[in-house]
Order: sequence, then C-alpha cells, then structure tokens
Amino acid sequence: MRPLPHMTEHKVTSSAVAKRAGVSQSAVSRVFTPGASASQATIDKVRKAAAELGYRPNRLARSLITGRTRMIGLVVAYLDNQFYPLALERLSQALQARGYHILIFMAENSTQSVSKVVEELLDYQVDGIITASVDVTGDLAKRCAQAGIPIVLFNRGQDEAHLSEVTSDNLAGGRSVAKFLVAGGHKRIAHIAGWQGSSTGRDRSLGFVDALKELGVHNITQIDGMYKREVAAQAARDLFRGPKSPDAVFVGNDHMAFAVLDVLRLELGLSVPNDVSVVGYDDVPLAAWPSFSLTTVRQPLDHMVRTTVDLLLGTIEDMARSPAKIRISGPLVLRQSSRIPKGGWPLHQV
Amino acid sequence: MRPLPHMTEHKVTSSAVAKRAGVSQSAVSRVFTPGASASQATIDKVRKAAAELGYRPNRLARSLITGRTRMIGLVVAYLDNQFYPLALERLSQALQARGYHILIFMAENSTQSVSKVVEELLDYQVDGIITASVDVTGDLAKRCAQAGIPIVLFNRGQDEAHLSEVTSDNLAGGRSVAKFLVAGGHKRIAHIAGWQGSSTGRDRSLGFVDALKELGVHNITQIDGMYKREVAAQAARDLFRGPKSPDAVFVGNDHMAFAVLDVLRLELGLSVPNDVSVVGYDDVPLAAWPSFSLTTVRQPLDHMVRTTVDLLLGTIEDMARSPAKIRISGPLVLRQSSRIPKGGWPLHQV
DNA sequence: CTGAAAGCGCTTACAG
DNA sequence: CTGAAAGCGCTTACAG
Repeated sequence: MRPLPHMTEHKVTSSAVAKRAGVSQSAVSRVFTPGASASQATIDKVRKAAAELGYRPNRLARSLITGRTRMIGLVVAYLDNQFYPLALERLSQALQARGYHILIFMAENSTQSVSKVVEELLDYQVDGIITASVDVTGDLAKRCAQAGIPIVLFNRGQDEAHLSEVTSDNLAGGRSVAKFLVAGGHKRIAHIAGWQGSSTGRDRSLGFVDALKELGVHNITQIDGMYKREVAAQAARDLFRGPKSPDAVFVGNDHMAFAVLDVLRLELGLSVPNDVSVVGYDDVPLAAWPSFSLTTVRQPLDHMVRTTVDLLLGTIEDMARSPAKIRISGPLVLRQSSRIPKGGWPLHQV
Repeated sequence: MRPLPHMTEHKVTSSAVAKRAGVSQSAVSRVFTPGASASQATIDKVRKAAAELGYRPNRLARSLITGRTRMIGLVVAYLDNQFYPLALERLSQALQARGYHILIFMAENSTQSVSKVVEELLDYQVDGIITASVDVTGDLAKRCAQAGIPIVLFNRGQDEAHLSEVTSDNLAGGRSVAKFLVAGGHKRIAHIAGWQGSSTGRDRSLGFVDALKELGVHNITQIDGMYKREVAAQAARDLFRGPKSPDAVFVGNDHMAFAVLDVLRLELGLSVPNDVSVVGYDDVPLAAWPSFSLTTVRQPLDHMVRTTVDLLLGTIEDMARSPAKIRISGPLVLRQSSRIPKGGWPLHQV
C-alpha cells in the first residue's frame, strides 16, 4: 500500500507494544486473547504499553487464523415496509450484544440477485447469514453448507429440509382473522392477499380461506396485492367499486392495509369500521397510530429475532446441529378498524 | 480452528488452484488481481481450475496486505423515523454499486455509546465511516484521523473544521417555511422544534424564527419536540388547548408532524388546513400518503447520499483531500395540510 | 508462564 | 509473463 503522505498514521502492531513493554510479541497477543494465560506482571506491562501507544488488535489478522470474523451477513430486499427496518434494528442490537455485527446487503427479490449477493457475502468470510423475506435456492444453500456458513431464513419458509427458518405462525394467524370476521357478523368477506410467491403470503391466505370454508363461507374474492402499496390500493378500488361491495377485507400485511384504508376512506368515502372492517398483518408501530388504528395479527418481532439469533449462533458454535423450522405464534390485536363481535373477543385489545 | 466434523468444508486456496492448474500460487493470485498481468494461456488454465474447485479469493487475506477491506462503517441511532431506513437503503445501494459494503452499528445518541461503537468499527478495519444524525466528539474524530479512516457526518453538522459533513440547507428550509406561512396569511404561528441538541433541529428553528422576525412576526411559541413522537404529541396538546390556539404550526420533522396531525384532527377535532396549517420537514414517503398529505420541506435524499458517498470514497482514495461541509437545498413541497397563499406559491406542488 | 517459530491465505516487489 | 520469497498482523502449538 502506498504510504499516506499527510497523516501520522501509526500502525501500532503487537510487535511495537511488545518492544515497548519488554516482552515477546506472543505475550502481547496472549494478553489480548480471551482465555490465554499470562502473569499479572506481564498483563500490567502490556496493558500499559498498549494504552500509551493506542494499540488495538487487528481483527483481520486474528480472523485469518481463527476462521471467525464475528460478522453476520444480512440480506434484505426492501426497507419501505416498516417491519424490516425494525427487524434490522433488533437483529443488529441482539447480535451486537453477543459480539457480532451485521454486514448488510440489499438484494432485489430475484434468484439471480440473491445468489450474487450471497456469493459476495461468502467472500467476506462472514460467520453466518440471515436472509429476511428473500428466497434461497437449494443450490445456494448447498454453496453455504460447503463453505461451512450457516444460514437462517427470517420471515420466510421453504421446503428444503436442511434450511433453518424462523417465521410467525402465518397459517394460524390467517385462521384467527377468519374466525374473528365471521364472529363479527360479516357477510361479504374479501381478501387482498400477500404476495403469493412468498410463503408468508400463501400461508396467511391458506389459513384464512380454509378456516372460512370450515365456517361455511365459500365465495371469497381474493386478489394478490404483491405486498405493494399501489397494487393493494388498486385492488381495493376494484373490489369496492362494484354494487355488492365487501363488508370486510383481510389484507396480507399492514403496509398494504394502510393503502387500503386510504382508498376506502378518502377516495371512496366509506366509513371504517361501520361500512367495512379492515384487518392487517404484522402489527408494525404505524398500526397503532390513531390515523390508522388497525386491527392486525402481530408478528412477535422480538421473539422472532431472539430465536433467529440463538439458532444462528448456536449453529455457528456447533455445525453438527440439525436445521430447525421454528414457527412463533402471535395474537390478533384489536383496534378500531374492525367491528368487534358482540360479546367481545377473547384476544388482545389495545 | 477445530475441524468441523459433519461438513465437507473444502477450504479451496490459491495454492490448491495453482497445483491443479500447473502454475505457481502467484500466478493464480495475479489472475484474480485486477490490474495484474498474466498470459491468456495462464488465465485460461487458472480460471478453469478455479471453476472446477469453486475457488474464490479470501478477502480477509487480501485485505491484510492491501490495507483495504471495502467495508464502510455506518453508525445509526434510530430507524423508526422513515428517513433513516431510506437513507440506509440508498447508501447501501450506492456503496454496493462501487464495490463497498456497509457494516452497521446501532448506537444510542450519547457520546459514550458513539465512541465505543466507532472504536469497534476501527477494529474491524473499515475503510471509512458514515455517521447518520449522531454527534461525534473532536477526540473521536482525532482517533479516526490517526487510524487513517475518513469519516463523513450525514445529516448532522458540527463546528470541528476538519470534519466532513453533508446536510440539507436547514437554515434556508426553515426560512422558506416562515415566508410561506406568512404569505398564507397565518397570524398565530407556533413551532414544535426538532431536537435543539442537534444541528438540524437548531438550524431549522433558527432559519424559521429569523425569517419570521424579518417579516415582523415576533411572538412565536416554540417547544422542543425532541424528534420524538410522544413529546411532539404532548407539545401539540399544550399548544392547542389554550384559548388563542395557533393557526399554523411548523414541526421540526415529518415523523413528529404525523403525531401532531393525529392530535389536532383526532383528539382535538380541528380541521387541517381550515383551522390550522401544518408543515413538516424531510418529505419521507409517508408524507405523500393521502392520510397525511403533509406540506413539508424536502431533504433531497438521493442527492445527499450521492454526495456523501463521493466525498467518503474520494477521501479514501486521496487522504490529502481536505474536509468539506456540503449543504444541499431542497424545495418546499405543497400538499393539503396547509393553506396555500392566494395567488399561489412559486415552489413545488405535489 | 514465556519466547521462538510456524502458518492463516493472500499480494507484491524482485529476478529471471 | 512467471516463480520463489518475503511479509501483512496476528494466534497457537511447541519447548523450555
């Protein structure tokens, strides 16, 4: 590397500290290696010299030997849905607390983009990978396994048996919405679904529609909202323009539900929940804002994050551990966007 | 490192590739080092062997020599204000496009927390640091300079002459809101300010109040909203409960403005903009949602991001470059939360 | 406990 | 263009 002319860029190495402390370079290393042993006298001399020189061990060099970088790769597709920044924040904090840090990669949700990104992540020698709501091919999973890098899917399920994943119980969540809406006496129930290309979207819809059928409701209109604000808004216009417009709509996530509320109230002049009940999924903080006051199924973010971190770090420490598929259930949170069944409802009211 | 029992964890090194290709390890290295030269024959042999073995160079080892990790440390305090996830997303994309990646660190906005976090960042040997809306002490800046790591403050200004920073023109933004509200015929103007401990909060307030004074408006009630939703909501209650409640309020950022709108409309039953005009700052995507339709000063995010990345990478490439303080101005975006002056207003209408 | 030495996986002068 | 060698800054057996 070319020397940098204008800066007094000390590179304080362990050798420099050793010299000043009058000990060997190995001794310095031992003082900074947790678990290694050194006499109190050595420790004192080394710490003093290190402080005077402003020495801190170079993690790169350490990592080259230990094979551990204490970096976790996070692959994320979009941050406009508030659920993801929040997940990122919590994941980062949980990992930081355990001495790890996140190397972040934005990927479009295409197989090609994700592959490329994961390949780069492997180049950086991360200790593990978390993908948030992104599909991972079997090939890719194999690459990671070959490289000895564990991977955990966050908020996305896949069939590959050897992939670890943490999701909320989307089937049960969908079911609970169905029961709630039927108990509330709704007769014309519609569904603006989460993206049917994703496990979360499919499971929520499946649970919802199945439970409705069990309750004798069969003719549900369902449109894929693609997890996109504009698509969901258009779906709402299409659904509610007709003569026999729905009296309840289950929307595949909160992010889309906010768009639907805007269309129903501000474009179509409907009253929520008098004319129509709206239920979302996620329970992002925005859902509790008075402007929306959205009834929604909570994804227990903190619990999901804790589980993801435990699973990933556990696998890093013991690669023999077998993959797990963990589903965490969350309550339906009642707010003012939906009619509440006469006689109340057993679950969360906020 | 203990061997991992259950995985076929090839560690494919350049030596393995060299052996298979029948060339020296240096030759392999050259084929994978941009700018190094090798004959076409060598390149072909090496690429073939590398592909067969699934070889990719270990960036850690490379970094140890080159002194460049192509990682940028990002220090961020909160992600609940939508401006920050968006900034993170854009910064990440812009850096990815130039071959860099973000190592993310969450810090509380305290001197102690930030110091600790930056110190860790230096341990990771990042090539540069971006801090988003976080204060950096002179000491800390000195540490980074000593380590030869450039640092750019994003959306935060400080007096230290040798710190680089990129902000929007908060003074001008505040001024434009003042002129707009006065031109709109507002008589009782209030201000729920951004956190006065931050440069953005102070500058927006300063520009606003100064311009009002120039226009002959002196008795402005100002409360610090601390950039927090709940504090801003309470400020709104306090301001608007009295008999002579304001007919306009400038809120220090959009995130607080949404809380203020909720209080005014849903708690106090006021009509916006008939009873009171509300103006925010940032122009986050939420501001354009019909529920809020918030008039606000746009922070030109993409421009700020591009500038930050150029400045940081430029400094990494040429450490002799002197620090810059760059201010980027953004328009006032007119929406329905504010009365528009008779005869219109020269700026953006959306 | 401690030091001398080997080695992690690369890049890069240095000769040829 | 190419290979042998040195070295980036550490950790970790190995002897003592």
